[in-house]
Amino acid sequence: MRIRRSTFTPAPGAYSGCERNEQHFKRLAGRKIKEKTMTEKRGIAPTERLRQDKELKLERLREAGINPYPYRFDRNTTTVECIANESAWIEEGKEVMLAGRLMSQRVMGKSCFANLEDRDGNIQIFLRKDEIGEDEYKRFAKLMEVGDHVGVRGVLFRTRTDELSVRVAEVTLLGKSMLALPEKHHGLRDPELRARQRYTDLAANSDVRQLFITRSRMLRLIREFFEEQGFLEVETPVLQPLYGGASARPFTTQHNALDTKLYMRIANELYLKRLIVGGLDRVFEVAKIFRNEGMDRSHNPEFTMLEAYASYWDYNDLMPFIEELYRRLAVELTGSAQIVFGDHTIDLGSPWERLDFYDALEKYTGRDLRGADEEALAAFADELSIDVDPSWNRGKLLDAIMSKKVEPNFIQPVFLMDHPKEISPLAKDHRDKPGQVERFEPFIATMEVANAFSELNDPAEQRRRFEAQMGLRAKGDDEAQVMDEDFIRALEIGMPPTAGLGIGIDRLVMLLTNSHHIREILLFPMMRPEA
RNA sequence: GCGCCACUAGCUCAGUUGGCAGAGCAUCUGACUCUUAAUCAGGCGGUCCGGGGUUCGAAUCCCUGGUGGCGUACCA
Repeated sequence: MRIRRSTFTPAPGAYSGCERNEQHFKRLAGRKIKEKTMTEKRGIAPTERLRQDKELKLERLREAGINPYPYRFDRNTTTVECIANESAWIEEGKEVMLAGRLMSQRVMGKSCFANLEDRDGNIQIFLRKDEIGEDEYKRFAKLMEVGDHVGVRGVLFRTRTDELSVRVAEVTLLGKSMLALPEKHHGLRDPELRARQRYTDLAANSDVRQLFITRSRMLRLIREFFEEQGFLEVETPVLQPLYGGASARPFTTQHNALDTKLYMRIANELYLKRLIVGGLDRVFEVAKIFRNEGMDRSHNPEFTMLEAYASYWDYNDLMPFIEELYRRLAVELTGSAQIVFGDHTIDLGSPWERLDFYDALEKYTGRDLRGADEEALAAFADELSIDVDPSWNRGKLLDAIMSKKVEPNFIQPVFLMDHPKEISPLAKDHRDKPGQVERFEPFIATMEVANAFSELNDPAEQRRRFEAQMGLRAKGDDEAQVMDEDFIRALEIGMPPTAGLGIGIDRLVMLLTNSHHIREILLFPMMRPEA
C-alpha cells in the first residue's frame, strides 16, 4: 500500500479481524509517530487532519443525538423519476423522499444548495435556515459534507435560474463518509486507483456506474434472447478433475477431503455437450472461465464466456443467429446497429462477410496455403517475420500467420470460416472441404468475439482427435487438450447433430461501450496484490 | 516475457539550465437567503515512489528496486 498516495485508508477498527488491515494499521501507526514529531514544526499531515475533522464532526453529531449510521430510510422515489414527473409533481405539490450521496454543497450564509446523486441521476436540493430551523440547518451546513449519504424530504420546484430542485423540509444523515472523495471536477483518473478502489471510482464517476449498468442490461438481454429461442440456462462445474474444451493452461487447486488435484475450468464445452447427450436439447451457460495466461488490454485471467448448444442445428444455423443477437444488443444498448468503436464506425446491421480460412489467408498474404506442408509454412512464417517456435505443427503455423497478418484487417464484422482440422479438435469435419472443419469465428474491430462449430459427435473420431492432442502434448505443447474418457463415453451414449457457440462476453461489452481495455469493463479486474 | 514512458499535497496537475516546493479542488476560520466548477478574504497541508551515487547544492543528472501506462508476444 502506497500510503502517501491513498486518501482512502479505512478507519481503525472498521474491519477488525482482517489480517491485511491489521498490517495496514500497523503501518499507519508507525506513520503517526513519525508525523507527530513533524507536527511540532510543520503541523499535521493532510490525511490525519482530514480524519480528525471528520471524527470531530461525528462526535458533534452524536452529541446532538444524531446517529450517523442509522438503520433505514423510506425513500418514495428516485432522482430520475423526479425529472421524468417534474411538471405533474410540482403541480400537485408531491412530497418526495430521496436518498443518495451528497456530491456538492454550496453554503451561502442562511441558505444552501447541494446536489444529491443516486444510482441513475442527480438532483439539486435547496435548504433555507428559516424553513428547516436553525439547528438542522447548521448541522447540514457544518457537519454534513460531500461524500455523505443523506435522505431528504421536500417538494419539487424550479429555481430562479430554472433548475429543477428539491425544497428540503427535512434532511437525514444516512451514512457518514470518513474519507475525502476525489476532486469533484476531474474525478478519479489514476487508472490503477480506479481499478483497485472501484468503490471510489463508482462513487466519483457516474459514467462508470452507467457503463456497468449497461453491462448488466446486456446480460439480461442475452438471457432473454436465448430463452426466447428455447435454450435452458444451466450451471456446470467450475472445479474439474480434467480440464478441456479449449487450448489453454489452467489454474490448479487441491481438494483436501478427496486428496485430489482439481482444475479451474478453461471452458465448459464438454459438460454442456454431456447435457445435450442427456437430452436437454438446447442449453446455455454464462460462465466464469479461468485461464492461467498473460494479461493485456483484452485478457483477464478470469473472464465471462457464454456457451450455448443446440441439438439438430449445424453451424450454418448459428451465423444468422449471432448476427441477430449482436444487432439487437447494439440497437437496445446504443440505439443503433451502427456502433462507434475508436476511430471506426462498425455496421452490425447488414449480413456479415463470410470468409473461408484459406481464402482469408490468400486475400491478405497473396499466398494459397491450402496444400502447404509444415516446412513450407514455417519458411513462409519466417518470411513474414513471425517468431516461429520449432515445436509448432501445421495448425499452429497457420494460426500464427492468421493472427499476425489477417486478423488485424477485420474491422467490420466477418465470419472467418472452416478452420484447419489440426486446430479444432472438437469440431466436425467439413462436409465438402477435406482437412477443414465446420467452424467459424466472427471478428469485429480485430477482436475474435465468438467461436462456433458443428459439434463432433462421432465417438471414434473424437478419440482419434484427443489422441492427436495427446501427441502434441507429449511433444511439449502444454496447451494441447487432454483425453477425457468420460466425455467419449457420453458420445457413445449418443449425441444428436448439434451446433455449439461460445461468446466472449467481456469483449462484447468492450465493443458496445467503446471501451478499449478489459479493465474498464470488469468491476474488479485482476491486479497485482498491493505490496 | 521484452521495449519505451510515467510516478510531485487527500484528488487533478504545473515545476525552465541542477539553485528557497507551486496552482486549482478538498479541508479549516470568517462573510454571504436562488447557487450550480458558487464567490470573496485568510489559514493549514510535501518521505517530490523507495534505496544508493555524482555535486558546494538533486524533484531535476546517473545506478538500482517498486508500481503503473503504452507497445509487443501467447490467448478469448
